[in-house]
Amino acid sequence: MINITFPDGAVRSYEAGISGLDIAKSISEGLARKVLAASVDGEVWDATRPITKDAAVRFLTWDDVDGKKTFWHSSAHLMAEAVEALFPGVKFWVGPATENPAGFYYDMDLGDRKMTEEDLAALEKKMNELAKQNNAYVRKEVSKPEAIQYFTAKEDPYKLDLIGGLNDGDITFYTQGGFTDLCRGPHIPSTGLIKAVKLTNIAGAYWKGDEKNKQLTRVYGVSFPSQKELDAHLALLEEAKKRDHRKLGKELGIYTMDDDVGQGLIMWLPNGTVIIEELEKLAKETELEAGYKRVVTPHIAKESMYLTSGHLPYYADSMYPPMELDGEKYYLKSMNCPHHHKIFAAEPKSYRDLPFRIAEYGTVYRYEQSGELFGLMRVRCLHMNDAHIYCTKEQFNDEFRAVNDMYLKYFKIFGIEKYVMRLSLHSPEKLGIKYVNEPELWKETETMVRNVLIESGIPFVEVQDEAAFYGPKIDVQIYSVIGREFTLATNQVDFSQGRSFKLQYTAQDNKAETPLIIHRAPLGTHERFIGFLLEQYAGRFPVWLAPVQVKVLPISDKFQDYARSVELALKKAGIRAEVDDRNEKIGKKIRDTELMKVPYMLVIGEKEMNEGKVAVRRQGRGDLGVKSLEEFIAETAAEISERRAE
RNA sequence: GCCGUUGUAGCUCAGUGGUAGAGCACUUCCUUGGUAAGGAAGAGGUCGUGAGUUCAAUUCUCAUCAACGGCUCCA
Repeated sequence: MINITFPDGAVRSYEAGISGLDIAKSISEGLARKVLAASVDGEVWDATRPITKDAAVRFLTWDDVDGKKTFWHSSAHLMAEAVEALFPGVKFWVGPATENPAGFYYDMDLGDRKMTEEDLAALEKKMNELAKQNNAYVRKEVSKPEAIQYFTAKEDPYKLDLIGGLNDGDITFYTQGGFTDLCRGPHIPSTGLIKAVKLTNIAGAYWKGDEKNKQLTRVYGVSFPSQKELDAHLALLEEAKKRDHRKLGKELGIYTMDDDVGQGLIMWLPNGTVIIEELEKLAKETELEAGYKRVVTPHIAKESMYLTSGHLPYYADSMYPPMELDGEKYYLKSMNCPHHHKIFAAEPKSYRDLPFRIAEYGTVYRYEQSGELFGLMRVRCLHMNDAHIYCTKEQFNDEFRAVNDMYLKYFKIFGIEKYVMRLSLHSPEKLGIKYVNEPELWKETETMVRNVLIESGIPFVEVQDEAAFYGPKIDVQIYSVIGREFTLATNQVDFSQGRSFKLQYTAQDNKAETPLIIHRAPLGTHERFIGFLLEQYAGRFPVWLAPVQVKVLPISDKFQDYARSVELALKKAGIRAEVDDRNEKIGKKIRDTELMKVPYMLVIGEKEMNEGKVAVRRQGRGDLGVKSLEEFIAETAAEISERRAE
């Protein structure tokens, strides 16, 4: 007999070799029907796997992340079985569950055959058929030679490659119906639990994520324990699409692009430009308070500067090619730092001048790969909320922390809550390739950055191989509505460029020292930040950011003169106002203004004109009643100057 | 850059081997209407671009450009 401890602390005895599923059955049939996997001493197991010794057991259902992931991973196997039935000879690589987007995929080599989206319906049908057979997922431990033999017979180089990296004793096969796969597991008890599947798209994916390797076919899908849940999921995706910044950006007249201008080159329309100017105003105020000085630098520079900075060897491919004049090569700048370093170097610096903080909304150009361009989030001309802080090692902690505090201040203003702070570290094996070869400095600065995060009490994740070539950084990761991850803001340490540019200051002991440099962009770029805000607010900008803050809607043209005087009074108070003077009924004017997500509407008719009042309507909320124009102006001006969220 | 999909009016989309349609937007007229679409008329497209097949191509084929879904990349 073995003792099983449950999450509530209860302990019960069972015969050794009992499965999690049978334990669940002993508690209730209803529970057993929902069990997808079992957590055994903290490890996720097949619910059907025998438990041979005392253990703490928790049942994983659809309500657990690990339950869902097991379900989706098993769905990937089910899809593979269907693919094998319809595309005989297919060879599989890996098929994991994914959280973002929710679901699973499987990478496969179809040989000479091609899969198109038309095949997906047939595959779904086959999957449903196979699911109805309710085949058990059967786990089998196999020896390494046995596994090699099996996949050699199948002429499957991919699984053989996987087996090569595994140790004898760690290798398991899973079989459901007629399909056997090398897999670590775990899996759900049987295919019958998968009641609804949707294969969403086909994509190419490089083998092992390396573009030098062959490109495999990746099929994405998602599955649920009921059709209802699948429908709800698909409806949610449809809803999300309505918040897509590319859709809203067009509808609200924020930005446009044009083939004749070029890929990834944004033209800001008047509405978008208002938002840019408000953001810049906020940044300039904030940076002024924080002791930054503003600078302005050119859009181009000679090759020699990018050789000095060390950018060219790393990024030549993603810079616009140089223009050659008078035997000199000039590049469009793809970062502002070298120019800023030159400003630091322009006058001799003493330790008394440090920290030296210079800020610029710098325009940079990056020749991003065409396939990477994505609305406003990934573009080729961007405006960075850039600044560089040159400081001593002793000052670093305070300076770096102040930058972090600046983020948090901004995030509060914008109501940004869903983000991940990422401590981006280097990879030691890529020193000298992707990262400057200074192992000690890497260690030292990474510790410094980590400590700042810990001291600030900010939750963060550490990720290797995400640092800049010149030092570690903190990235603020956000997700677009379609689930793509982006760095919104960044705060970076640079122990390298100061030396490359021979930047120096005179220390108290009269010795020349090299400053540390902080590169920071708490508001990222206008492009990405506004793209993010569009999605975050679903186009309903807070009043201070709204391109048009108040729309004045006369009931008929009899009241146009009064409407004009209201508009003028609003404008004089610094409020962005427009009159809707179209020959339309009030219902139509309201509808159109609602759709343009203008925060305030002032309905003007006979009564209002006679009494010098306005009837206020708030976008998305409806009629707020009548008040005097002065009162409305005072309230709205306050809402704007305080940058109120609602 | 790679794999796949798409490309018709300003926008959203239908359609066809015999040189194109809807709704909204736009223009004009009627209407002067009190909180999410008043009515009528009109104008607007060499069907992304180039080549090929054909008596004939927006439709079929190829190339190219761009957008979209991924992969890779992201200072």
